[in-house]
Amino acid sequence: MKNAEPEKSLSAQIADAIRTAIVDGRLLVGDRLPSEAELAEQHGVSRATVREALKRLAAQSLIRTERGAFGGAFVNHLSYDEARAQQVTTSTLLLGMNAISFQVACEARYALERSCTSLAAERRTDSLLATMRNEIETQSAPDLSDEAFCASDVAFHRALVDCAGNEVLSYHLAGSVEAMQPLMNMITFTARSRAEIIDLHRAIVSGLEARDVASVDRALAALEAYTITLGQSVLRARATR
Amino acid sequence: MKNAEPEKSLSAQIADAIRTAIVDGRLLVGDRLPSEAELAEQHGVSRATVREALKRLAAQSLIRTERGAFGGAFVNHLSYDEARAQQVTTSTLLLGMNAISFQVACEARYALERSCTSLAAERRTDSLLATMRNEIETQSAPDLSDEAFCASDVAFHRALVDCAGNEVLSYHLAGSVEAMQPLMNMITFTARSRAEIIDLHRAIVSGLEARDVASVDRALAALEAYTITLGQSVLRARATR
DNA sequence: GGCATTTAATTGTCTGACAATTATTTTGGC
DNA sequence: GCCAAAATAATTGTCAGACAATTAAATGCC
Repeated sequence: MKNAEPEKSLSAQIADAIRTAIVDGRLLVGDRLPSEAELAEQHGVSRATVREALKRLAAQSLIRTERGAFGGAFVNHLSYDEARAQQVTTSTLLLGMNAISFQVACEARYALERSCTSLAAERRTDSLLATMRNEIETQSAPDLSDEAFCASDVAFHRALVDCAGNEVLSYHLAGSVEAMQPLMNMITFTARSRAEIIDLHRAIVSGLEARDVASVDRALAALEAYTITLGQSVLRARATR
Repeated sequence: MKNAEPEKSLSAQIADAIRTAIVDGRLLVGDRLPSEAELAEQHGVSRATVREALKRLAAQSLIRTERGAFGGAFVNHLSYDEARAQQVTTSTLLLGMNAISFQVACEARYALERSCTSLAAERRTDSLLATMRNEIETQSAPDLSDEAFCASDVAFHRALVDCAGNEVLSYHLAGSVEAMQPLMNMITFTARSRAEIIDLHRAIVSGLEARDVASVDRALAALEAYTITLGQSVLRARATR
């Protein structure tokens, strides 16, 4: 009988063992792992192999390393920013590598984003509303590049999801919104389409201020429909070129 | 003047360079990277350093390696399963490491999950409804362990989000649902609470079958409220022990 | 006590070697 | 000529030992 699994390398096995220890709570945030030399002896491998295992864990932000005496590998505190950055990388690659239609990606993104409207209308703060108005100002500048317009759009939507006042929700939604940015960057925003989008952004802010969930939902639905329209026109332009 | 950034290691720099090349599309799925020896020469470092860089990329599923002649490192096709597994790892750690209240995590999870009800009611298939009924059967077994109950619960909710017929949405939602599992496993499900949950699961299936979005939403809201209640009683039990 | 120096522990990197794996090529038998 | 077996070459996986760089702690001097 042959092994179905293709026999992981030693460095992968050691990385798995340590990862499991961290996820299961046998190693806590801030704990110091044994030194590379000790780990090598414990697992009966060379230091180079241990180092490859540690690099794997570092790539997932599970550990961080410090040099010098009393340095070493420490279980990392995973911050929201690090977690979001990783989620964005993964999601962006997934969208880029799987021939996903713009429409499907957009549908998913707005479906997810609508999940925060009820909480956002309830909890929105003046500070976040001001941030959103500020981004609308930025978007209204006539000489703005497409990239800058997209970046401001992302900032606007991040403020929107932050209105829900739930960090976990913000993490998931920000990841889903940011992962769309490469796809959004394919779109050329004419003055006409920018005006349309900005109008809907204004409607969203007004709706939040008035705690009118239904009007925010309507604006988001309109934004989704309009974005898909823009995406389709890009695809048509490509098909005929 | 001191460098604000703590000077990344060579292996991290090389990993970043290759990662950027992949994300930017200069390296396409299936492309073979130069051999470790060639990369070492190109970057003017030793093979060990290159290997550490490649292990970092492998940990993010960006590349896979094959041994033997004409083997090497290849740009990996990121599948939905790999992407979801990574997202679950990241999200699970985020929830576990940031002293997040059960209530906040639960609120986020159900807010996200509700985002699929409208699409799910529209597109649900008989096959997925059957899967959900099957899991309800499993959950009704009287001698089921708490872990098995939780696992079946996750399978039920995954089928629910799959009903929306949008792979991208399924990826995001499945990640958010699965990341809750460690928290759910802290809860002891009595026969009484299991019955309550199963009733709500039945209501969800009936609602989907009848394409009655509102009733599915109500059932999910009730499930959220009930789950938070269960979580709070666990916390109370801990506080007084 | 305070400051400069030394020391020890630890990660980061290099070098060279050998084992294991695998597609290709060569060889040998018929 | 054809097929199977063996050799070959390319490549990753692992090891051992070395040295450089970094940093906290210990030491010694005043």
